[in-house]
Amino acid sequence: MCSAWDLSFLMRLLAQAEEQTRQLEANLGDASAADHCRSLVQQISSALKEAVSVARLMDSEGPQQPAWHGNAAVDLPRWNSEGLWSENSETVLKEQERREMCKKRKTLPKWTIQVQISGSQAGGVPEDGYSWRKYGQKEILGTRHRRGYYRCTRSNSVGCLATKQVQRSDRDPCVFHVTYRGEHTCLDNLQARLHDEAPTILEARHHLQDQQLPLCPKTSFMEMQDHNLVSSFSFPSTPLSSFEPKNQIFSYTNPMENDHSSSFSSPFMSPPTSESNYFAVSPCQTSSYGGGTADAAFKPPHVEFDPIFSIDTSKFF
DNA sequence: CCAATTTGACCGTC
DNA sequence: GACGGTCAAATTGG
Repeated sequence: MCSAWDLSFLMRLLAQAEEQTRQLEANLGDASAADHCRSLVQQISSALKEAVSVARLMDSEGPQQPAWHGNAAVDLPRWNSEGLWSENSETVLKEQERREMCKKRKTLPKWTIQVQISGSQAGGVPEDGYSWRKYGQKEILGTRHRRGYYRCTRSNSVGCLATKQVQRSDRDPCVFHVTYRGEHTCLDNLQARLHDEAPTILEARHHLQDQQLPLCPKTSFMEMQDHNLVSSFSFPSTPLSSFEPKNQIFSYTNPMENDHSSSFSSPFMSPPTSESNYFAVSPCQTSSYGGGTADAAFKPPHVEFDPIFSIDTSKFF
């Protein structure tokens, strides 16, 4: 799928590479900065490889309109037997639209991350830079904490279908399992962010099937934490309200593809702290509709993979 | 007054 | 029927 996210991600990667190149140029004459230069070269190389991967993916998939846009134009209003618009048909249509929307939502890509917030924010909910409106919360079987349901605040005005579910972890109250569904179609929101030189949100994605990055196996989020692995990908950012993610894990599901070899990784924002940021790519089980919990995404039966290239973002911007 | 949140009810899926 | 997800009326807060 060629989405605003792909494009946004690509632009960030290129901007990042550009900035790193600038830094490299600035440090070229300084013999004492040789190590730093070498590091920059590696980072630029990684960013460019990543950009190529995303560009290839976008090229292979071609431009696409979100499915719900196409359908919306085809859906015709219902008229009563006298050829007049009736209150009843309006209700029927509304109900139909609701069902359609439900179906569309189910076909939207879905991915889960784990976000660990700092102790001082333990009572809050992780921020991700987007504006969400809570539309429900529910007790989920087998979990101690209620799951919160959020949708983009622009869902009404722009028809943005992005939703997310936030579930506090039973094991660690500082950890949230955040399941995103659908991408933000409220582009002005994204573009506004792109104009901010210091990005505050850094979700982006690509698919593993096209990824040319080295991979290393991992088994679980907690295990990764225990091993204190090096940050796999991160971006700099300005402080974003109260969000200080220490660890973020991804699993991605695209129900349209039904192909577990495809997944995505995403750079996330990196607040100016000394802590490392983690994220991992993990093929998500797609059978979770109606039965699974967010936790399922983190206990896959198969080995997961981490892209291991790293970018030291503390030197950027 | 408007926007966001809460909460019980409803619906679809398994 | 149980469960997860969503709706929408009521409530709250700025």
